[in-house]
Amino acid sequence: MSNKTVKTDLFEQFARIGKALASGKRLQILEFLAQGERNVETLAQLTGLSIASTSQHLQQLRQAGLVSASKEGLYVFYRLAGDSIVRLLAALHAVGQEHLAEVDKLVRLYYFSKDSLEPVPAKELMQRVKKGLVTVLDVRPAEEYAAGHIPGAINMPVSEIRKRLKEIPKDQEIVAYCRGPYCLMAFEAVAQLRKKGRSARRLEDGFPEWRSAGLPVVSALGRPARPPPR
Amino acid sequence: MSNKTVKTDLFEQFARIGKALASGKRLQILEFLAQGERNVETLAQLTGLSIASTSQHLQQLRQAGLVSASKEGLYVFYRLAGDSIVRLLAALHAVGQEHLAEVDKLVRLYYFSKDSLEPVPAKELMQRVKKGLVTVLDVRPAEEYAAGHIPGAINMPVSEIRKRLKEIPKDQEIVAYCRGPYCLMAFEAVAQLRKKGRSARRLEDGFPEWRSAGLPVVSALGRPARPPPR
DNA sequence: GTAGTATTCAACAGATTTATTGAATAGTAC
DNA sequence: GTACTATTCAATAAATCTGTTGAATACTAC
Repeated sequence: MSNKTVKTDLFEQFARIGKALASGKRLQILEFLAQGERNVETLAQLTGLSIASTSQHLQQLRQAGLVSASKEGLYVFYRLAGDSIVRLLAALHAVGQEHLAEVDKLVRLYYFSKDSLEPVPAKELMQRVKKGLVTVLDVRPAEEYAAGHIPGAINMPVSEIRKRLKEIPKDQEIVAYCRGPYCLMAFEAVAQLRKKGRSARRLEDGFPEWRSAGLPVVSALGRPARPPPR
Repeated sequence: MSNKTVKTDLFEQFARIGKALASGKRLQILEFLAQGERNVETLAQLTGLSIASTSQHLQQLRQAGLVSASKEGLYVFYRLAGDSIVRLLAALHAVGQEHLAEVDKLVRLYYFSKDSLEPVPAKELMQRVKKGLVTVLDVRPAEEYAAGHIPGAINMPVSEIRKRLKEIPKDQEIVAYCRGPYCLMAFEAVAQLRKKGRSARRLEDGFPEWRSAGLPVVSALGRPARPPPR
């Protein structure tokens, strides 16, 4: 096999991953899986696809190495295959927001109301947490919260916000954060909370940036049980 | 426009970027553009595509916001649209190498000979540079070298290695580095150098990691002239 | 064993993508 | 102006992708 062939093959392999990212529905699926593992039926409902179609998309994602699956009882649970996938999605979002005018417009249209669309800088959050003026919401999956979070933050993955809304004090502003500046979960949380009449903004960066800035973190060990499929 | 529609549209926009990454030829083009700006004909030769086909790929990439173009005289020069594109490509390579067995196999097959396939750790390089035992090669584009590089490193972008080989001492081992652990340019440089009978390895990480580890760097200002199209 | 459920497989039509060819455009050189 | 060149546009056929339907599989519950 000549060098040229090998090199072409190599890029074809990378293109397999690109192809997996080439459908809006698959990206939606990845986004939901980024929030925690899910079975096929749940993903079908969330995306509005038929179950067969969802299954086929999942298999494309699996062949591209982006998701992994395990059968437990009657259900097959899918999850992202590793942290590098999260970084790939973040890089994709970053490129979109920086280089596609359409994306920026849609993000503003969907996730922002007209006022107070500015994210909260880390320093400002620190000061307001000290004064007890703000409720901090960690909207990442429970495992990531357990591995480390901002002191005083309440863990509430996006999918649980609706039913756990009453746990959040009504009289304070809410600041939500997730995995980074291009992670969409905090955007989504803010959108949901505002819809319910709450005053919410998102932290400018996510937890990784908070930690690497040397700001205080809380971490615990132990892996919590898997949540039920619905 | 309902929220659901907006959200679907948003993911379709991200999928435009995914579609741009869904072809091996386009990824090759991006890889070459990561090494510096190029005109259409040069890219056609490098990829083995017809000129018309190359032009069409470039326009897809441009619509996805991944490359930008500017006309200078008879030529249209294309380049990556920003640093976030470099990060996206690195994330893609990382996923490939971590989650696709095929990729790992091909990288080893093409870029590595059987022996000394281990990359050089930063600390080891430091010590050997001090003793003058090694030639350090910075294979990134000239602009990036100018913005900062490892002390003593010679700048030689991948495309120039062939004709500038005589500038590299014959009796020393060569260590090449580029943008990061998943940047392919250093791999490519090592492969070319070994083909010419030189003893070459790549630095474990790239320059960004070197810098953020607090190791010494040299930086100069001023933007060098654009290299000729061929 | 049977009944019931979650998921996957297979086959199909419609839409999209790819590479090629040849023509059209826009610029340089004279 | 003409001759020449780099790039883009347009039209085409082959290949691939998408979502649907209905059947097949694998597992649980009893």
